[in-house]
Amino acid sequence: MQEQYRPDQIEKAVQSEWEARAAHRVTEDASKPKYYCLSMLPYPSGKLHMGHVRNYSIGDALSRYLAMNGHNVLQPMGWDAFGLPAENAAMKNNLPPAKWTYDNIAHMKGQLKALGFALDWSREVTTCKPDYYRWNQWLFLRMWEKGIVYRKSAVVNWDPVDQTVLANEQVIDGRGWRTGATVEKREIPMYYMKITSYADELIAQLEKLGWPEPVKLMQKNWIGKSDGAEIHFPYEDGSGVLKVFSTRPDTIYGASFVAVAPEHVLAQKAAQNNSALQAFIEECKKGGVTEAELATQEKKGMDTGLFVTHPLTQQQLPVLIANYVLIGYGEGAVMGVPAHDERDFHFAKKYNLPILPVVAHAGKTYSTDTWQDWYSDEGVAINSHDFDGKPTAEFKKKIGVVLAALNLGGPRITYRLRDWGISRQRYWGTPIPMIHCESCGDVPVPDDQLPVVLPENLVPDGSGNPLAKTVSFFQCDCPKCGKPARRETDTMDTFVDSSWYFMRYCSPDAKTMVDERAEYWMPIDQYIGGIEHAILHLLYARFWTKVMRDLKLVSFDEPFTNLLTQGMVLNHIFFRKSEKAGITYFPPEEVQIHRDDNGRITGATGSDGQPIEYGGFGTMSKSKLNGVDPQAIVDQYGADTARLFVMFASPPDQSVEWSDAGVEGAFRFLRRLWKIVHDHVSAGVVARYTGGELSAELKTLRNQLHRTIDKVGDDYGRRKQFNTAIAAVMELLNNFTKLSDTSQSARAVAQELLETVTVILSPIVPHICTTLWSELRPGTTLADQQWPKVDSAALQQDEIELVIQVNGKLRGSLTVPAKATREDVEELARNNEAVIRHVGDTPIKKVVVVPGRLVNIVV
RNA sequence: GCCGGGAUGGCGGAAUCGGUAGACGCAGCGGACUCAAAAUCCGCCGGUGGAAACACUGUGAGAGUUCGAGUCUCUCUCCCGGCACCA
Repeated sequence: MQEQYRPDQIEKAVQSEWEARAAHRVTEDASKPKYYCLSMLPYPSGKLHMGHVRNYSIGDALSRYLAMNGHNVLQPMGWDAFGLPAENAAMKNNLPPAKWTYDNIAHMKGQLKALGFALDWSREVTTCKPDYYRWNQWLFLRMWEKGIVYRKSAVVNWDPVDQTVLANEQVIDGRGWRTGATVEKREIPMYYMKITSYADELIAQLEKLGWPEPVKLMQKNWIGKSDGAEIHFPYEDGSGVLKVFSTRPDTIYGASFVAVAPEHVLAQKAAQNNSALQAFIEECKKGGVTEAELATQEKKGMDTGLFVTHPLTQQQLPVLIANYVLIGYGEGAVMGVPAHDERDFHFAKKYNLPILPVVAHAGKTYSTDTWQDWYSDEGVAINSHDFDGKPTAEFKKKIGVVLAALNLGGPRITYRLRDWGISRQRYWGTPIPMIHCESCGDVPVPDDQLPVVLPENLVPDGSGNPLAKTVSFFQCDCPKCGKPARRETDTMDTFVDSSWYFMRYCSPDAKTMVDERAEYWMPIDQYIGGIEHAILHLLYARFWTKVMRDLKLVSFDEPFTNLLTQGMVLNHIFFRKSEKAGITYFPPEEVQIHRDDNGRITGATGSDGQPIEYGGFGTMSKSKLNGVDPQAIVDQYGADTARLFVMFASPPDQSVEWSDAGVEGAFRFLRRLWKIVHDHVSAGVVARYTGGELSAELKTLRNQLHRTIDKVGDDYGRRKQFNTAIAAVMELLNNFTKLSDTSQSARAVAQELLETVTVILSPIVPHICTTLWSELRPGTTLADQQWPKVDSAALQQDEIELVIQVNGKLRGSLTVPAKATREDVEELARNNEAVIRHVGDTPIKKVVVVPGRLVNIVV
């Protein structure tokens, strides 16, 4: 056996051996329990980043662990290959996005192979290829037929200079990122998917999922089911009704105004002959469309001069236009109840509208001076005519019925969740398979004309969608009437691609969207990915799965049985700020770091000798220049070190802070492991310990060994916490190397211990473990090994140590026989020297004995 | 603004169901080996007082529940993720 640990040599050798026998290829096998372990597919941005390494190291460790426990494990990989960055790169390089994307895929695939993940590459899916996205189009058409897809207008960010729609990401401080022009809101037609009709099921089935509770809660809140009422306010001229939705219809008698969105028909009507209103509506158009922006902007309004009639009191209420009312939510109008809604309260104060309390709260006095949080709590109705004295909940139920009887509304459930707008005015995406005909309207592309192929040779220029300028793409004949027509040039949201890729892995060559192989592998037993996907991606994929189920394409309800949301990978941020250039970032490896006496970073110096500010830890990103290239780590230390570091640095669901020294430490541990095995093997391999008398020292070591097997298995399988599993193995090896016994039995125990360690560490560092195993057991391979069994005899302990507390403070310890009774323990504790010293003559009130843990004497 | 999460030594983190706070690793300090360095090995390592035994104190801040709180409850501060066209 070679004395030096040479990852560059062993990793290549081990990987070619895997490749030669297609070790990670899997097929459907009814004789074994299946385990579908999926990591979120990467966007091919150019290089892998540490977040990918982390994500796939976790997935690989779980996959390998489950395989050792007798499961038929599928771990596939693919590429989320459509999207905005490819278009940006295309503009920059003046090359089509396709080339950039395929080059990146080739490079990143090489990186994934070098990291040694047990991926079945025969199932690779690339979402920008027609054999994948044709099924996006095919399902879209099925949804159109079922009425799940429909068309309506939507508000988007509009850059008036480039005449183009901007992504939220492209709006910086209310301005277009390339032009600097103030962004406007603009309405355009879009295709929508009716995710809201699945809202109830999407909430209800969260319950059966093995997901982190916070993620389930976030989804539930996102869907945001609210039980309330629709209320109709007839127009003063009797020409129609203004519909509003309220979750607090019990406050109806407190309504002193109604507010409509600037895009609402009433607002438009009022502005017709009113230039001030027109100016206000124009002003409301300024700025972007994100909820964060709308929620933090100043609440502004303007009176329209129009009135509507209160449905119960017949009072005339003024109609205002308000910038905080969203046209896309509910009816685009709200009733203003200043006394019990914080936003309405401040609005009423600002515009001098009446504030009438209609809910009383026991023991509290209402004052219209300042807002108090309890104003919006439930209570008992007052100032509400026949309903006075009714508790909120009862009133809420009753009022819906009353309104329905008057034909002025009724009970209604709404959701915060909005239908999924999938149209994008972009080139690099799945073409939407629709044709617009002057006589026939929106006509679906017939199935036999699928896929609508995206031309791969266009280069976008930043002003609008190149597809809309490509005559050969959009010019077509109407499939219905045969007259000249125009093909839809919008493409689909890339969330469509990631909503079902995991099903395509099951049968990547199928001539249909999915086949019976999906029934074998799905649903996914373990899904792993970034916490940033906790809502949108996961929700869309769940919705898409339910649609496929309703179309009888699959038989399961939910795609992801268990979910692990991994934290981000962070690194130091260094920057300079200047008036002229704004913020300039510096890569951490290029600055001289300053530390205070405690080792804390205080700042840095650049290569020019000028000071640089320290910005703490932040996510690794291209813009902040603080990314660490995994390739550099692999080249210098090997894949096993890179994997060990990311797994050891913190638990999977927390963020990892990058540390060069930590990588060094991971490498040192592997080198040490190599040396320990080398020294053992050099003295000759022996048969592993199977039984017989052992010294107390060896018994203790075996006890620790078997406790470690148990713990590591539990950490991998149940807790999915790898850092503590690695720590436990480190501890075991620390104690092992303290052993100086060279007897026959000690060598047998050493053999058992080292064989076991190579097996239980192999899910995390498979290359070194595969190599070490071959040295420890020549002629056999690690690949054939099962997860080691815990020897229950080794777990038996004759004595245990208890802690003694007096009044909850640690005062000593006690070694007692494992079989000692509660009374024995208490007696021993009472007579303990430290206890006598601390208790003295004070009478003992109580003795708490926690078996196997501690004794607490309370005085 | 709203929803969710987090805060523990110089640093990353451990403490799994309310029961010994700081496992394991990094950095640092001391020593061995070496002509020397690197590597490796051994030891120390929250703070204060103490020669030591030991005592007190300590898990973002403030209160509370409990024999016992890093862990549970309430209030607050700061940081991170998401907010529907980044993926």
